[in-house]
Amino acid sequence: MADKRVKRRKEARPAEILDAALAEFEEHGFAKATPAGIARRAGIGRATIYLYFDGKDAVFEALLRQRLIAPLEEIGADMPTADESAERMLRRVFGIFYEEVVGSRTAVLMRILIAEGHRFPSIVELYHRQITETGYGLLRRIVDRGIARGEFRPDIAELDLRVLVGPAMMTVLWQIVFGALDPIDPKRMMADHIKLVMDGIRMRSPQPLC
Amino acid sequence: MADKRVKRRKEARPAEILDAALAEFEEHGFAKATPAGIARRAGIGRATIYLYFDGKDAVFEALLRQRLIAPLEEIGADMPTADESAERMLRRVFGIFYEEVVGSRTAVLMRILIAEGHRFPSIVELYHRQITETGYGLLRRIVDRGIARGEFRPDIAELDLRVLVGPAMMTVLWQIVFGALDPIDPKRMMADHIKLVMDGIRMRSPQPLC
DNA sequence: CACGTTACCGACGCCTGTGTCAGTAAACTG
DNA sequence: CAGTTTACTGACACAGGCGTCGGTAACGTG
Repeated sequence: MADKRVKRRKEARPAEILDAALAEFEEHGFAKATPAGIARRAGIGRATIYLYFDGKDAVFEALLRQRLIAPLEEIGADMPTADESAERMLRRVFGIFYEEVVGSRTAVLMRILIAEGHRFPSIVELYHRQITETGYGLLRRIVDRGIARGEFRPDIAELDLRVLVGPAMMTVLWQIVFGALDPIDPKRMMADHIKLVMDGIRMRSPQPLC
Repeated sequence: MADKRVKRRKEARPAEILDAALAEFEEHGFAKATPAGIARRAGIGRATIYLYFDGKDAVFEALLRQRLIAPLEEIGADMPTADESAERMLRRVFGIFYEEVVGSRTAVLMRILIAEGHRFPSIVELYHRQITETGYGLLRRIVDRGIARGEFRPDIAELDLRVLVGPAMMTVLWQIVFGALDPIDPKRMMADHIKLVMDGIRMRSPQPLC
């Protein structure tokens, strides 16, 4: 068996605790998750958690920052405004979204954010700013570009762009609630999502598919 | 002041308790809600709840049946397949959805269902069946009808119809998470939602607006 | 190898929510 | 207006999670 002796790893602990916490939240939800459970998964004693975090709430907050806020920053950063078509850019953004959010364990955190968000106003505010500035801003630039290049119809400019990502949120929600019972195929959903949106905003009369 | 004397009302109690529970859940969320709080709101003693329900979980389960499952049954029931255009029917269904779900206190229950659903598999299963049969079935009939009448493009038949209601779910989700910070105008969102979907599935080349 | 520092731990006490139970009084019966 | 039934109640005991604190042993230093 592995050595029972405890290793001291001051630097690695916080990340280990967050990983364990994600697993714990995944299985029990936030309310039923306990520091004891997190500690067990991390292979450390219960009290050790309190050396690095102020308690369950603080662990959760750190987890959200690490897994929801930070990744969004990256996405916003490395989207080069290369001179590809706006449609292509839009497809790429949706692709990233489905890959990073819908298909991953991130959905667990969204579930908890939905459930407990009102207790963490600072996190919600931060996330909101990230979404509106990074996500929504990105969409806005792509759509404007598409209109300017004659790819999209001009009246699209008036749309609340949140409708464009609606089907993706639907998919996340479905997976969270009914995933165990009747899982969605994200690939299929993404294809239909893109088709609907493109047919809805493209300049020319709709084509069968590509 | 109102008389402090306790009235005995065996028939009215369950409904009163459920109303109080909804208010309690609305304010505290599920985890932090307590039978004591529900009893206080209902103006009854703590133990009385246990005369009618087996505990907090049972109250919640009854509440979901009353407010999520039952209304859906009605919607599915009284949708007459009158000979109006498919587009008009679709607009009516979306209108009902935005009115009944997005703008109402039902959103609170969805929040809790998202958060705690996995602990109530029977409820989730029931809700799933209602949604797929009633909701999805209704959409399917409307879309097929629209295609048959030449209103919608035939390739729409292949779509996963859940993408059509995506933006509405996006709105619900946004209200739940960011509602306090940055509320959406459901009317505006609904208009844009309908515009996007219609432009995406209609037969003719898109028109500016109606 | 001896010593000091400190990462780590499990037992302790506190607190909050939960479900029950024996008692109270409102309604009903004659 | 007695007597019976039963809807209703607050006090109780119990359970489990939470954060702390004194002690233990792993690591660094000479």
